Parts: sequence; structure tokens; C-alpha cells
Amino acid sequence: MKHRSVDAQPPLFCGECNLGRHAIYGPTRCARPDEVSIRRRNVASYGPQKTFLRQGETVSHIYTLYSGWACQFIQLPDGRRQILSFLVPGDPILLEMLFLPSMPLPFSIKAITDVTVCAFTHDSMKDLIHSSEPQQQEVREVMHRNLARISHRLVDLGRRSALGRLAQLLSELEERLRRRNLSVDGRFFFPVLQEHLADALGLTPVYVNRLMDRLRQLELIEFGNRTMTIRDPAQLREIAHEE
Amino acid sequence: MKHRSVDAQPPLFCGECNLGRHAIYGPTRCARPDEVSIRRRNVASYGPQKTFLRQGETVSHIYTLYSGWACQFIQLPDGRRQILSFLVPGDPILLEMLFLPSMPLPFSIKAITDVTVCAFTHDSMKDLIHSSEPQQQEVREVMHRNLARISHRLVDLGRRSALGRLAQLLSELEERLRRRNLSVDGRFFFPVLQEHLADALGLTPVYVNRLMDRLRQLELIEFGNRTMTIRDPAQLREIAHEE
DNA sequence: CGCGAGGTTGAAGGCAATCAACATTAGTGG
DNA sequence: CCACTAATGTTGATTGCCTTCAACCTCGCG
Repeated sequence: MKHRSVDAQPPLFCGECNLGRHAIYGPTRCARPDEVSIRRRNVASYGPQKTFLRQGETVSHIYTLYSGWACQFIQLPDGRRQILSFLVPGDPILLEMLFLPSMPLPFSIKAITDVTVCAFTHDSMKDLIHSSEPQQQEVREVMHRNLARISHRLVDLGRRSALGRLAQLLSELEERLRRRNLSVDGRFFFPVLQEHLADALGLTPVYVNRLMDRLRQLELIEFGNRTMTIRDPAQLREIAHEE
Repeated sequence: MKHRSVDAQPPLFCGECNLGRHAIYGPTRCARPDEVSIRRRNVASYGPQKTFLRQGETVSHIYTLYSGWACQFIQLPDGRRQILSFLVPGDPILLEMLFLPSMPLPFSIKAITDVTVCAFTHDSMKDLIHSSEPQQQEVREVMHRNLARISHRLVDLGRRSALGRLAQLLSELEERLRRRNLSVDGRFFFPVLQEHLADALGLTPVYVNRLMDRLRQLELIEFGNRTMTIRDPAQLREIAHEE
């Protein structure tokens, strides 16, 4: 049997959940630990590779990724795939859809590792979001970062070399994980296959491999055994910006 | 002096504005012709190349592009530029920012031709949007299309050939213009320079030129004198999807 | 131990960039 | 109205990034 974390279930009360303070409802949770639990409707787990939200579906929930990694992607009829973004623990899922109720999803979401997600109905989450000013501001900032991120992804794909795109992606992931204490000293769990990287960067797996090798030989990164270490964040960022 | 349309000013009353029915407040305008005019705060015009909204600025207005073409873009420090999307008459500008008040713009917006925009404050526009159910639904659909479009742009840049991307862009523009009666029989005003296309598609102007030539020789398009004609929309879409 | 998924490496080819020159058009001033 | 100029478009030759194809390696797991 494949490796599954047995302890992947979040606590019954979100107030006890360490991840909570990093999720979008962090501010509310601090103020009123029960606010979130009350609204959580469901907890679901999926195995690796499982596409648990599909393009074209309409949804009435949004989610928080409690554990594991996932990715948003669009699949073309002929099999080509573009990964729009990676999702890491604490990330909101379908936050944008809060303001687009009953609209079909423009992308699918698939688990990379085993994942566990906490589900909230649109209505209850809107309620929660409007519960306080800091809470509202937090949500706005997350949505704003999402918008900025997708815009800069377009810049990456359109105007950066393959090496620059890879460096950019790794830098960005490290930064996001660091905010949640999931990256320490530039070292973090990294279950993303080179095939995933290829689909995110618009490259082939073979070439991603060569690029990774290059970054390793430049001693900017180390990796193996599903662990990534950024050895020289500054220079990696330099490459990300210049190439 | 440069060519400027003298009649680029919208009517004083939005109820008399032909563009109005195609803008996001089309539904409201039909129901209550004065609703929109009351809220319009300002009308502004800019010459070609003018960057009238800049990355990093915070804004308290949203706009409707009344006449002319513009584009959203991100500029890198070294001068490289990525165009995120083209804006055509009737398009809302910064609609997303309605839900992100006082956030810095993640991109700039520049005029391609002479442009005239109608400005509305966030507050008054939110008010307007919530004025009726069809109105709210209309705004949702526009935002949803925007989200889908930017997602598919990522697919284009990541997973399509240069020719496919160009075909996709031209097809999409024609369709958007047709909805507003700005494209008739596949023929429309097209002030976009090959340099713009290059910046949107992640290519060089030289190569865009060769691609345009190829599409012309395949008799899929005709162009010249700032006019574009799609001669074979079906086959153009075919190329867009397959390449 | 064997199998399969993923990773690694090499060789060859093609798509798109780059460099450079020239043509055409639009805008400008005489 | 024409001459001039700058911006844009067009074409050719060359280069190189990245893909493709193919083989082999490695490691986790049955």
C-alpha cells in the first residue's frame, strides 16, 4: 500500500488547528476560535492523482487545503495540460468562486500527494469573511496576491527563459511555504514531479530535468527524496528576474 | 497633428449611448436609463501610447472603455513587456478591483489608439451592480469570462505553438468584437501593431510578421490599413485548438 | 527479485530568436 | 503638395534554445 499519513485529519475544532492561523480565516480564528469550526461542513481526503474538482462543474463550497499538495490545471482535448498553480497546505481553494456562485469552474484541481481539505459553504464563508474588518482585509490581500500571481505567471511564460521560469517558480514556492513555517532554512517537502514542473512551466519533463541539474550544479538548490533545499535564494531570485 | 476622432465623447446621458447596452451595466440601462449617468463621475481621453493607469497605483474608480483600444500589461525592469489582455470598446476596466479596494494595481494600462473612458467610483458602481438581479448576474458572467480568459491565456503561452497562439488570439478578439457589433462579416478595426501582438504572445515582432504572412497565404485572414478580416473563422479556430 | 514509475543522459532536429538590411507607410515640416 | 523622417512592416541568413526520440538508470514497492 502506498504511503499515507494516518494523522492527516484536522482537529474537530478549528481553534486547535495549527494550520488555522495561516488560512484566510486566521484573523477571525484568533478573535473567536469557534467561528470557523461552526461553519466547516465537511472534511474530505483524496489519494494522489485524484482529480477532485473538475472543469465545468458548479460548486457551492470553497475549501482550505489542510494537508498535502495539489494543483489547478486545464487539460486540452489532445492531452496537453497546463498547470495554473500549485496549492500547498493552508491555501484557499476556489476563493474566487465566492463571488461567482453557480458558475462553471474554468479549471480542474487534482491531488499531487494525499490531500485533506476542509469544506465551507459559500454562504457561511461569506458570512465569516464579513465578520470583521481585519478578516475582510485578509481575504482581500489573498485574492489580490492570487491576481498578481496569475498575472506574473503570464509574464513568466511569455517573457522568461526556461531557466528563469523554473527559478521563479521555486523561489515563489519557497516564499509561500516559508510564510506558513513549512519551509525552514530554505528546506521543504517537495512532492512535485518533474512532469508537474514541465506542465506548469510549459516545458518537457526531459528539459526540466536538465534545468534542475543545472541549478544543482550551480549549487543553488539541492533535492531528492521529495525534499527541496534552496541553497542560495538570492542568486536564484537573480536568475528568476534576469532570465 | 495626429489623427484624432473628434466625436469620441460619449453622450451626456448614458441612456443615449449605443455602447451602453454592451457594457456591464447594459441590463440596468435597459431597465432604468438614468441609473448609469447618475453614477458616472468623469469622462477622460488619452492619446495613443499613453499609460493612463500604472502598476502599483491604488484606484477608487473603475472604468468603461468608451472608444479606442487599450491593453493591460506588465513591464519588467529590463524593458521586456507582457501584454495580459487587449481592451476594446465596451470593456470594463479594473472590474476585479471592485472587490479589492485600496490594493495596488498588479498591472498597467496603456492606450493603443486614442481612447475615451467613462469613470465610476467603486461605491457607486457597487451600488449599481446590486440594483437588480439580472445586473448582478451580468457582472458575474463578465468576471467569470475574465477569469476563464486569463486561465486560457496561460494554456496558450505554455502549451501552444506560436501559430496556434496567434490564431487563438485573433479568433478570440473577433468573437468579442462580434458580440458588440464591432465585427461584421469577420471584418473589424484592428489598430494592434505587430509589436503588440508579439508582447501578448510572447514572441518577437519579426516572427509575428512571418506568422501573419502564413495565415494570409493560407487565406485565413486579410489585413492592412488597420483593418482585419477573418476569412475562414472555422479553420482559424481549428489551428488555434490544434497547434 | 522483478516490475514500473520516475529520473537521467545523449544525439539530432525544429521552432523561434537574433542580426541585419531594406521596403513601406504615416506623420512632419518645408 | 512634396520632401523628409521615423515608425512599422517585410524578408533573408544564421544561431540557439528547447523538443523529440531513445536508451538506460534508480529506487520504492509488490
